[in-house]
Amino acid sequence: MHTDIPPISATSTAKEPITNRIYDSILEDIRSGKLEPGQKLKVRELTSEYGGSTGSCREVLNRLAGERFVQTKGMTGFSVRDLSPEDLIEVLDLRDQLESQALVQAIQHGDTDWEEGMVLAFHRLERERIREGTSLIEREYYHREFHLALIGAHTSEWHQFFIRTLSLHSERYRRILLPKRIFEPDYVRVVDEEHELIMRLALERRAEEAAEALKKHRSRSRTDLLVALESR
Amino acid sequence: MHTDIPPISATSTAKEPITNRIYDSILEDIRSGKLEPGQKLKVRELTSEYGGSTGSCREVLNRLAGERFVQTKGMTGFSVRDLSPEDLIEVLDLRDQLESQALVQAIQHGDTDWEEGMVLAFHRLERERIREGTSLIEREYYHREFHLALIGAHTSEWHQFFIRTLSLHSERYRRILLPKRIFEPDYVRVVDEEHELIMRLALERRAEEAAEALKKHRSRSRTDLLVALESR
DNA sequence: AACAAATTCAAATTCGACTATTTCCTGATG
DNA sequence: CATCAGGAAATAGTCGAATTTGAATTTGTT
Repeated sequence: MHTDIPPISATSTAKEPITNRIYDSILEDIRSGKLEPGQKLKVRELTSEYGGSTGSCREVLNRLAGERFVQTKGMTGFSVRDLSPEDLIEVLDLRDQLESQALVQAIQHGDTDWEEGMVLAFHRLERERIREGTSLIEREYYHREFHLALIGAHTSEWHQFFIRTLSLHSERYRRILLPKRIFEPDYVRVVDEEHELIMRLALERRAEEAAEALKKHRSRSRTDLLVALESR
Repeated sequence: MHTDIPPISATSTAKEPITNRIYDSILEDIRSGKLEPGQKLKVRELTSEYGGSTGSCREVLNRLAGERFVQTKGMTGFSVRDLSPEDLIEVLDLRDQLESQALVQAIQHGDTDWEEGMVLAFHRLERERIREGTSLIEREYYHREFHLALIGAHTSEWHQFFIRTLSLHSERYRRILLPKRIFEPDYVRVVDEEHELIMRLALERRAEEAAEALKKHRSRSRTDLLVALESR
């Protein structure tokens, strides 16, 4: 997980290996479902779709395998990680556990920077929701940033890494199974209210209630996801 | 994390890519400290040490990067992940949290298979400790197997994956910082007693006490590791 | 001497051809 | 008809040379 989508891609002249560009593209397509769960990833096809050579693409696939976005076994190549109800439940449960624990810690130890970061991330999230030209990718980015701001910069690196991994995996379920939901006005409004509630409770240092609100925030979509997954 | 060291390597005719062999070797050398923390990993040197070509080695390094055993940034190559007190504390804390939670769950829901698996893993661990010809690698393997047996096969795949990752990382600290300790008779005896205590409490379904014993089991080495790390 | 620019060299990255393995197809056999 | 063997095509894995980059060193200038 080397870098993330920049808010607005600046005219970056930074020298980066091609593999990073390919990595970003493939990961985005796995998250969005353009590369479907279980789909075989043939190196030759990938090169013509994403550029680079067979070598570069295999490097990327290996990195993604290490992060469990793609599966690989013996000499049979790579494929996009499967979806399953069991996996979904595990991902959501573990994420809940890690994230609410981190939130409580942040509320107990958070400083002014943490508060300001949260407010700022919330503002950006709302702004980009309203704006016209904002892509889904960017919205998902700001959404993730908000949740990261909640748990704060002081959360341990490993903790953040695990939360980030689980977030990306659950994002995949959401984007594949409920692709339209995210644009429904009612849904957006409810989600926004929940975000604001969590933030307010966090600012007021009401740890228990904030953690509870965070759990509730997630449990709503949980059932929808499971239903959508079963009927595939 | 594709495969693990088999107890006694059977005459396997399974066709495996070379990269797997290289992966195992390099990971083992990172865990043991033969490849030192922070050390630069030059692809050319790796090929002559571990075989394969630049391409194969880079694939392995990418997989290891995804699992955070090696670091990489921009076009400056790969290096073994650094050690630091902060990192150590994070690894141990998070592992404690995930593992004791899993243990409690296992005790609440574990079946006969779980009990038997635990007893078996404990027996093997003791047997291999006593045996003459057993290598350190094998001992570490059985040690890890025992701890995995504790939390049982029913622990979610993601949960197990995170625990395994953190175990491997903390193993590295142990093997690098306290290489001799593991062989001292007093130390071995204490550790064995602790293992037996945890297992007995688990079999008797005394969840709280078992979790407590597990935490204590770890907290002992924690201070030693931090001290050893500071004086480097 | 102190700094900046140019040079050089080792190392990282990238590439696509080469080899090995799996998969798919076909047709003979029970 | 089902099954299996053999071979052809497709795909995976492997390799090392060619290219690009980063960093150390030298050279030139103030």
